[in-house]
Amino acid sequence: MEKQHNLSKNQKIIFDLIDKSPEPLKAYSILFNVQKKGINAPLQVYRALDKLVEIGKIHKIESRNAFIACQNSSCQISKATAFSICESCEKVSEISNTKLSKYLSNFADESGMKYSKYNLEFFGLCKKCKSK
Amino acid sequence: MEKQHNLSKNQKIIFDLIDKSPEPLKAYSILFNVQKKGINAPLQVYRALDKLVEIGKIHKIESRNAFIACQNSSCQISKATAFSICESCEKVSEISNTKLSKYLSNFADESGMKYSKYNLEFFGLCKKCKSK
DNA sequence: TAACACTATGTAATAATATAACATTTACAA
DNA sequence: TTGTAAATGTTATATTATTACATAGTGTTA
Repeated sequence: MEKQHNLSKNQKIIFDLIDKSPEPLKAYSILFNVQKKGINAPLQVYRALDKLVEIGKIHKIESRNAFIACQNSSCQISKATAFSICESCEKVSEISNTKLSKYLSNFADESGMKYSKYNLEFFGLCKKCKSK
Repeated sequence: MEKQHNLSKNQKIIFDLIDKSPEPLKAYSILFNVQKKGINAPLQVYRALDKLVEIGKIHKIESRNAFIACQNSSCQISKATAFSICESCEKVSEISNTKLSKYLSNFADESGMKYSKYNLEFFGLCKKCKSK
């Protein structure tokens, strides 16, 4: 059984917004969207985002500085993430492919480093954009 | 034979700085370092960085907003990059592992997307930091 | 329940990262 | 030599993220 994280008020407001969004959201776009709910300052947003990332409810798309809800119930708490990103329409999806995650989680090279975490971003054209 | 890219003056100044650095450099730290050479504005730095990334002479470490010189002569012009990052000392190395790059370059999932590019960042503790 | 530690919140200011808009110059191929 | 693409220079501004400080809520345990 996974640890239950009871989200606080701000965390819940921000998670719900991200979770409903069909696309990754940026911090300041989140801020504008939640100002009517009493969240007024960037720091309030960033603090909630940090926490949500930490507990694995959302992920940061590093190449886009944007956040999406975790789509992967078996996600190892943000320790192993992979995304596909369409460079034309900017659609982002989380990839959950057991082979891929096994391969990467077990990856080791000659450096002697033991990797505890990874983030992978694939880029290309999605089906729709390819056929245009 | 690979295409020869003759770097312009600013590109060369900035590439040389990054290439000599043992660690990834951030754009504004680059700016401060090259001001004595007549590069005065952020945009001049970002333009050179963009070009250098485009032609594969440097890579951006997305999770750190920093840039390192390409260590991998066989690197497919920035289309396929992998890095190891120590979360303690922040040492970053480019991983050049044929198996890994083949595996990822050929990766395909059910989405129907054909990936033309990827970026992978591994995190952990390097040998030194592990033994502390 | 009082004391404590921990997490979360609120607010203002500012730091760090990146781009827009516009004018000019250089490199080089047709 | 003229046309075009690439590069440069400069100012201003947009976007992303953190520091510093004060306060309030939550849950544990003595």
